[in-house]
Amino acid sequence: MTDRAPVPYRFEPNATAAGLKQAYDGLEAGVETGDQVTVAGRLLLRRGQGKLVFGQLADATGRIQLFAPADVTSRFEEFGKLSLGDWIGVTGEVMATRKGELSIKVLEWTVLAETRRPFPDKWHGLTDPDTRYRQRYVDLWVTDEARRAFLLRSRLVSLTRRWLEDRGFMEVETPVFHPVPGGALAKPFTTHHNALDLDLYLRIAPELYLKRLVVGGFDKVFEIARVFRNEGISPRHNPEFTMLELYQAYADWTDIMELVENLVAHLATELCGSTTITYQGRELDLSVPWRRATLAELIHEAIGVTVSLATPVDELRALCDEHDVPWQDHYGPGKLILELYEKTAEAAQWNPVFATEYPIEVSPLARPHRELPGMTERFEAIVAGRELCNAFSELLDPDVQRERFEDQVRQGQAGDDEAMAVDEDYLRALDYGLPPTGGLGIGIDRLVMLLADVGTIRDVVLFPTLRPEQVSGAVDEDEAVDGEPEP
RNA sequence: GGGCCACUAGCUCAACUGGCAGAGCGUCGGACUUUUAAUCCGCUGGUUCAGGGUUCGAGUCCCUGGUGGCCCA
Repeated sequence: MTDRAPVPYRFEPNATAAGLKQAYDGLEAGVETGDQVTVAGRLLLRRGQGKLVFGQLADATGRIQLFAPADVTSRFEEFGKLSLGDWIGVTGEVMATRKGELSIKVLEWTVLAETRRPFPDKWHGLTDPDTRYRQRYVDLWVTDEARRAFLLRSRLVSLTRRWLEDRGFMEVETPVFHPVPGGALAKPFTTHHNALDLDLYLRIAPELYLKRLVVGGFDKVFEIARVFRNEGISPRHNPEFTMLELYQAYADWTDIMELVENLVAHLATELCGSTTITYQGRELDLSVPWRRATLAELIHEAIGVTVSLATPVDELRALCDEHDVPWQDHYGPGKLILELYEKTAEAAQWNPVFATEYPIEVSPLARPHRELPGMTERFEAIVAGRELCNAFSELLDPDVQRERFEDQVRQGQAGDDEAMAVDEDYLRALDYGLPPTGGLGIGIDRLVMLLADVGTIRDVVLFPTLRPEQVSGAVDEDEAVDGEPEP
């Protein structure tokens, strides 16, 4: 079909569904206002009634009814033949039907785009998750919760920016291509720059660049950074996701704790109307202040055993075995304690808790605790049983940082494929002096999941990573080369 | 990577222990000037994910593969 009706190059609506519903709230049944408006959107419902047609037009803001009597609507016969899913622009009079439904009495209308594929069932919508994610452009029309979650995400990011800027933070952009992957414990994606003949890594975290900027004198910086981790896909993991990282000079981890709880409480209030929200059917209290508890305390609560860095490794291994926590020979006491905590205590939390006092062994970028040997001033916020953020007083000393990097390299050689490498330029930056600094990384996707009350990251990522679809008509190269010839 | 489950019309789903592949919505045609998933009449719609096997007969049972979901690592 190449003979399609011409559509205009531009169109100028002057009203939206939501705007009209607000402006004409309470309009009495049967009233015709005489006010003319122009709206545009997709026709999602149509009911023929002989010489009268009802429709429902959806735009970015919501839906509004169209009321089209034969003696008023231009090209009435054609109007009744529109397909569900067609984009149209409508000029008409604001009115309320006898049943009181706010409607636009259609005078003039024009097709803005035809759909040549049928829309999903108007009542059931799309339920197959695969189809929903692959054809998000359809999903957004027929799945209200999906549209709602992405609107919330957009507002959340916008509110976060404003909140940070109001506190003197400056938004920056740092490289996505990293010659040395760093800033987190994760497997990177690799790529290659042809002109430089250089292997590069997609960033797993912006951390080391942001701290370079603090060295450079930008003392309060943040980045809303897409990061990439070459890991499995699950309801809580997408290979590319978004982290908010921020660094504040002259601050320590306690300042960052206050910042996190206040930011999240602010977002909950703005987006959900309260710091008490419902997540997956259960009440969640995000009000400030959040509880603080050490890893050891949380482990004790979960399994009734007191552990510390002084606990003999054999005992820690036995505890791991007892609770089905896998461990490897190269794990020291710090790593064993962390694994024990993550597998036994983390999921048991519900209301927010700052889990504090992480061992140096598992925190290669965090500053040693000012009082506790072997520990760092690092914390994670656990909300609804999951890590929401990771933060610490930043490690400043270049010599200590080099030792930590080298220790990471040893862990890598021992088989840990998430271990860090030595970043010489970062060490050089530290040589120039990083002032006392507090830093934070917070998973935006997980925060949106929490406040939008959705259970899978795929419902807050517009186009989640999927295996490529076999598109009909595409040639399967393996078949073409190796397959048997057609008879 | 392992276990379990799913895949049937454009969409949502049926088809008892193996026995003529069906319904609703949508599309298309018709009736209807206040509908709200409108209603009524009629028509249309299929590589049952793919390939192989068992069988007189496979959507159903078996094998291999694909894609997805959930759980685990």
